[in-house]
Amino acid sequence: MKIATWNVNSIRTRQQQVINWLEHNSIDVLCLQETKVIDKNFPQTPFEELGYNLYVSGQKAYNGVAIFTRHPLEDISTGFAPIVGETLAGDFDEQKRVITGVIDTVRIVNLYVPNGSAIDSDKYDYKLGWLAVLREYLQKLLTEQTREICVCGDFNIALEDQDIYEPKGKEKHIMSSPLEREALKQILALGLQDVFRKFTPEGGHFSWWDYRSGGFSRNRGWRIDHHYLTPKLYEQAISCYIDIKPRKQIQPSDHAPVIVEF
DNA sequence: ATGGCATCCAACGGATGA
Repeated sequence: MKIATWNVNSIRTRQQQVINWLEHNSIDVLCLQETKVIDKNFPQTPFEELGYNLYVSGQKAYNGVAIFTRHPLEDISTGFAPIVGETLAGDFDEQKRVITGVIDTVRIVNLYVPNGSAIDSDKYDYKLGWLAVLREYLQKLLTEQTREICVCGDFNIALEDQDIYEPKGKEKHIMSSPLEREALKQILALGLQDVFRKFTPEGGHFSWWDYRSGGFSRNRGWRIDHHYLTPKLYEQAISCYIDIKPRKQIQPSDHAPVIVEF
């Protein structure tokens, strides 16, 4: 079984590329972020014709997440509120960034973590607040359920310096500032492991490259798209890799898909 | 580098991304 995560930066713009990629890769579960479309306008049919079940949670212009699965999902929910309650979720569910469902004995959690804009901005505070609620959300899922969990998506955080092409001076940069790294480490301390590092200990592997200034051709990248697994799933994983081929195409997403295989 | 490039809305410039 292969579970992929891919920030496509608009599913309507990237529709044909995602179709081509699915036709050439045997993906069982595809978690998408930044679909950027309301649910009724999501291009469902072409993906259903490929044999996928679609579960979407979108909004106009921004954010949006979706899960495609070969076998139907169960126990699906979107946003924080169904798991942590309305009080703790507050207004965070106005932005569509969370969708989850169960396949076989594995719960898939697909996340689009807020970008944060700049470390002295309101959006950065929003990112930290969102991560605090995410911790409660995952703690609930981990303690109330006995099944294994795969938490994947665009985290907009590079946890270690080796996840950045040039880490020097990045402590004041979003995606690598100490507060957001600490917030993510506290989430992983609940009992989740970065499966990419099971197979690839060295740095220099990235999942996002800036469109500007030739980021990709100069390999000025960041590894910010992740699969975090509970221990038994982590043990069962047989590979985890970043597929940079779609990033080389004309009019690509700025992110590459990341795949874990069991 | 308040830079670079891409996407969306419904403008033809502004917001957002990371």
